[in-house]
Amino acid sequence: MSVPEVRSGGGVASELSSVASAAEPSRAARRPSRPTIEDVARLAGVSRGTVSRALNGGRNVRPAVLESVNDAIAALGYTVNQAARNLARGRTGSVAFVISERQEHLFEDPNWGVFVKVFSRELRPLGRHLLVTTAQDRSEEQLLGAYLTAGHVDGVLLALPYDDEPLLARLVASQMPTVVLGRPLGWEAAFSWVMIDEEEAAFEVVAHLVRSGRRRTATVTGPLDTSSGQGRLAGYRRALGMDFDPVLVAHGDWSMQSGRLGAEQLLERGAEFDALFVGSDHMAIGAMQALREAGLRVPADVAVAGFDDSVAALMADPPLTTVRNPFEETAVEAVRILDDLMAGRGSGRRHVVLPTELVVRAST
Amino acid sequence: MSVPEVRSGGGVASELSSVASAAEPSRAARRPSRPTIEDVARLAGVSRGTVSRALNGGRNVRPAVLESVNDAIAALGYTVNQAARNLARGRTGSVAFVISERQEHLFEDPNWGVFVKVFSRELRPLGRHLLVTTAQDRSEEQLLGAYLTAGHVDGVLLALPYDDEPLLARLVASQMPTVVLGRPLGWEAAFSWVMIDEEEAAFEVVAHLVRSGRRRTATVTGPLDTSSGQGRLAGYRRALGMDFDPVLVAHGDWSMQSGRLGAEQLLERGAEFDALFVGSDHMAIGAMQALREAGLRVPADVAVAGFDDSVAALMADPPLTTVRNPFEETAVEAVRILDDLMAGRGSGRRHVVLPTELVVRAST
DNA sequence: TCGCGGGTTGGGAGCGGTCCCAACGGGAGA
DNA sequence: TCTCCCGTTGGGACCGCTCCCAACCCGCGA
Repeated sequence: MSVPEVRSGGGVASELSSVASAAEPSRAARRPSRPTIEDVARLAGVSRGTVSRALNGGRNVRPAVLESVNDAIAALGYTVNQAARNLARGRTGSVAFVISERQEHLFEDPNWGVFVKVFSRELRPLGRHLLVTTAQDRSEEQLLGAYLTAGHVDGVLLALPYDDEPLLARLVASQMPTVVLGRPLGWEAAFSWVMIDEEEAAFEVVAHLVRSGRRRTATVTGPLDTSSGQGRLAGYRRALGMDFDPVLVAHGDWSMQSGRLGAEQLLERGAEFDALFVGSDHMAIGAMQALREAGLRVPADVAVAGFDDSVAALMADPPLTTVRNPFEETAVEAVRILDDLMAGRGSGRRHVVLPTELVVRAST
Repeated sequence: MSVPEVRSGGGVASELSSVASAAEPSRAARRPSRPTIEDVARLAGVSRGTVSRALNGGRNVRPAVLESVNDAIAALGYTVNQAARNLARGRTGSVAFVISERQEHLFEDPNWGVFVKVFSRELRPLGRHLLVTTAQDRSEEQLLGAYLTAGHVDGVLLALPYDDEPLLARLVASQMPTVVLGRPLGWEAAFSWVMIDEEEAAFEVVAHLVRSGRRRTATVTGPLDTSSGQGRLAGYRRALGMDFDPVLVAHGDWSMQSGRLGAEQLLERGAEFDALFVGSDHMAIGAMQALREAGLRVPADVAVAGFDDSVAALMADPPLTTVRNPFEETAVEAVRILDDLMAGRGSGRRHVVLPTELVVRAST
């Protein structure tokens, strides 16, 4: 039909060749207009007000009337116009999922996709949309803060905050309903949040390594300015007790590359270990690459355990022992809490801790 | 402050313990009301109409007036109320990103996250939101089709369609502005789409394998009811020419697991090969696991190449030779086209083919 | 039988924009 | 100098819904 256009040079726009020049409507072509609440009212033989009441829980509407309204709705295929409803209710109808793009590992990690999926699924029945927002750098975060508090969204879902004080402070000051995924270090009392018991989960993995006969367990931690990084290290430390040895500790930033570097550091400094607990599956994969390059076998020479039970754990060779991080449940819970917050139901902050689960595979 | 509640049993809701029972507002607490266009008009000493014009391109507004309006906007921190604008313009303000969840590999694959990220970034300046929609199964797809065409969205971005005729037919019939990511097999003329030249890209990878001295190159294809699966196989075939041998061809469904199975099949049927082209990085990782378990070394015994250049390619050991799939550019282009479609600019379908790039790493 | 109160119902008044039409004003051409 | 025309401008009429108040109805107790 039309000749496909081939773009030369990545992303550089060239002229569109297949754009015919037929009669071009100067304004957007309106889709055939849908039925309004007025149409429903007329068909059901009642007033707008009654239909509106029927639409919103049906309180104070006689059952017979409610039924005839529902019939009319079905007959017309009526669906409420969210824009009109939002305007009348004085809300925006959308919720922001904020991801700081400085956390690039997040985009590298497929886990955050689960959040998007679940958020959108849970938000839809609430008549709300998900607005995914990212900030590339500090200055964009400024803009983002302004954007969020300027009345563009009704609520905020915040992923894994670093030390994002400016944004956090702004959200608190604006009284924006917000739920944090993970523990907001230093802001625990100011926000609602949903998290796992990082320390306990890490404790269990490391205890598993010890139980399986490993003598010396090293670790590559996540960044220590995050609650996850701290908590997982604390669990590691508690599990080793007196055997804790700083020489067995290296640090990463969640990225695969940093996991590799962490393991290399441990090897270079001559640390001896027969087990390695890595703060995330992603980093664990990098670490395993380093171990293998050093001629060590997993799990024969070194047992390796990760954290999160992301798809990466199965991509590893051998498959990774890890801790299941309940991302889906976290997301569901976060939306539920946020909805309450936005509706003004309940008061005060809400804090939820979800359970984790040890997943043992071939790497240990 | 409040006692964290611990959920026992994955996802099972228990009573919230930290919900205080302070004076509870029966209705949602309205945020302090923001300035309206009327406020701006008053401050600038003009009428609503003029401010509206200034807001929308400033055509037919004297420069001096435009400036004073902008000053007023800045002074008040005014931002337009999208709900009101959408209502007045008769649009919904949102765009759906449709992902068929039958394509589970999509969620396994972090690539689709790039789409979400870029879509939301590109849509924001257009005053539109991204609505991520998924359908778990056939019946949900029915509902989804109804939802999309019931006036809830202004446009649709469709990821990698299978043989989703019902949905495709419905979108066409409803004249919903739609852009397909990838080639909609059998519906090429009915939709606008953005794709890569799968065949040419696959041809180049396989040619690279041949050039590097490999004698017999096998392949694990993607599903052949997708254009990507077909195209990549066609490129493989063209590159081998007379050397093409059906015994060297196995099939997968994009999942890592299916890549593993594909490679196992090839080995079991006694196919001899010293190179393997796999239809996606994900499958390639599975295939490499199978090869390794069979005692084969990569790349010494078998060179392996993937497709997409996803993060998985770097997680592989050794890192995977692959083809860069320009996901980001694809997403940008798709939004641009969709915006034109929704605005009624241009006419007819738009078809864009983006360039790819061979990425050589240690696996070949 | 009358008054009263609570469940129902109708419809007016917005919500905050866009769009369109009429009115205005000033420069160019006659 | 008088039209004519076009770039500006103001403001009315919606867009489709929610909210709220007044009106209505009916059963019940006095």
